[in-house]
Amino acid sequence: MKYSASKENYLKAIFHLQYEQSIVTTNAVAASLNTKAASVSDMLRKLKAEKLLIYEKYRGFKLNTEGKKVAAQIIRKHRLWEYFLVEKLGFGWDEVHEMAEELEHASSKKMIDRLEEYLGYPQTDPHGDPIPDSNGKIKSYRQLNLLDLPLNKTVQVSAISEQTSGMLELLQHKNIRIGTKLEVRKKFPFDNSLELKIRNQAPITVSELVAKNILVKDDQA
Amino acid sequence: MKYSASKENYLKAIFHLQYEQSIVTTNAVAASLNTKAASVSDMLRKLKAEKLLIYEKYRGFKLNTEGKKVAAQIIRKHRLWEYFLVEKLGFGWDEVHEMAEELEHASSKKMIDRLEEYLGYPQTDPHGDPIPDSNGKIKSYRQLNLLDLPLNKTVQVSAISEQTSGMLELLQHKNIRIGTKLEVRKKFPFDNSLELKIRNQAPITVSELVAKNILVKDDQA
DNA sequence: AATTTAATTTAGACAAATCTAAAAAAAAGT
DNA sequence: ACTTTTTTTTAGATTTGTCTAAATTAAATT
Ligand SMILES: [Mn+2]
Ligand SMILES: [Mn+2]
Ligand SMILES: [Mn+2]
Ligand SMILES: [Mn+2]
Repeated sequence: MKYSASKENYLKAIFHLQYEQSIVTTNAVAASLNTKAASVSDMLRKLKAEKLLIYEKYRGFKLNTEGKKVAAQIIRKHRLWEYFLVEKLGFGWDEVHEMAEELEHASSKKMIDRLEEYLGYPQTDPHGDPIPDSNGKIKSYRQLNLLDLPLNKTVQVSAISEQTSGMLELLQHKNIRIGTKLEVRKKFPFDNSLELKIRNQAPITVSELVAKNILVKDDQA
Repeated sequence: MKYSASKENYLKAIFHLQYEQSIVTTNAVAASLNTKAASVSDMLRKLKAEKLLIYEKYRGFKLNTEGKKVAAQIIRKHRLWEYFLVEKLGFGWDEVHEMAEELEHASSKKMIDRLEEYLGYPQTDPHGDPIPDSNGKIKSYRQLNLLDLPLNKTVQVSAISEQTSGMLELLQHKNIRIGTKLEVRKKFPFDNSLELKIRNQAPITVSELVAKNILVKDDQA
């Protein structure tokens, strides 16, 4: 139940990637970890052997339940340390990622639980990302704009970043307001416009500019 | 200027050993790191190539100035983290060593300097060992009893742990009191008695029992 | 459908850190 | 001074994680 720092970094990278796109590719991991595709292939074989990964050659891969559990613990450590560095040591939120990247590999679970208590059970890290609890459960994900959302994931509109009258008029016409549940059905790379589906309504289309200003969070109904 | 965790552990072990015995042996390091003599030999070659070590084959070795500087920074990190774990997270002093053994390898110097500030510039770790400052200078070493002292090192008596009348009578007769500067000239393994030299006085002998109860610190006159 | 391009995997090499077993050197004992 | 024992070093393997280059598979384009 103890993994090398390298394996932990792979697990974490895959976890983040599969949130955005439920099947993950070798090249995506290589880019995310600044390594080479060949190295990723090598590691995939090992992670599969350790039963952390669902993987068939050439078919893409994703973490299984155990893999997600392990990844969540690493992310928990990362974010709690980031919170510590900002709130206690006075670093800016833009300075702490690299330091947390090292601290997250310290293995004591008891230490992290004590740290969490000491920090007053913060809900999110300094970047607004949620901190998984001691059991690995992640309450809600950060607010994202629609452009960054994976396809076919039901979310709830949590905020509109550009609150001009023109924007509001448009949203009203399309029946979108805070709390609306929707999913992105299709992305058109040509103009980055999106096709959205709101429950019990016909699909609608929004432009890149509009999509960027619609912030959403996980639908935790 | 960035060394692997493994190399840092070797540097730290050698640093501690050479405090007690200015030339260090392969077997002593192997015992201290729970590794094999062959592995130590391998590492010595590397550390010498990196100019951290004075080493001639079969002749023993010790850290050079640079090696000591690097080691002091690792010890600084180790002890500051131990202090944090005890004072902020509420661990007992007997629980923190293993955790600090991992945290000490996080590389950011800025982080450690901020941690030190946050902790209020503690002088010693939870075990009473001194914390090197940001430049690597170690103020004074921990109180040791005479049995643990290296030969020919001038120290100052800082405390007498057994304060019985019999002990005090004996010390008075031998001219030893708090503040007395002395060094151990010889150790007799037969009965663990010691020959001591006090400045401007003839050598005197103390028994194991007496030596154990004389605590000393570095002579920082 | 065939061809070209892109993505992925494998083959083979390498560096770091470790080990066991054997060789070499130093220290201790006679 | 020899011999024996202990310590240290070297030789040769092994594991982990990485890489480049080549082979394979899949995807995209004609
Ligand atoms: Mn981060
Ligand atoms: Mn990391
Ligand atoms: Mn360590
Ligand atoms: Mn300590």
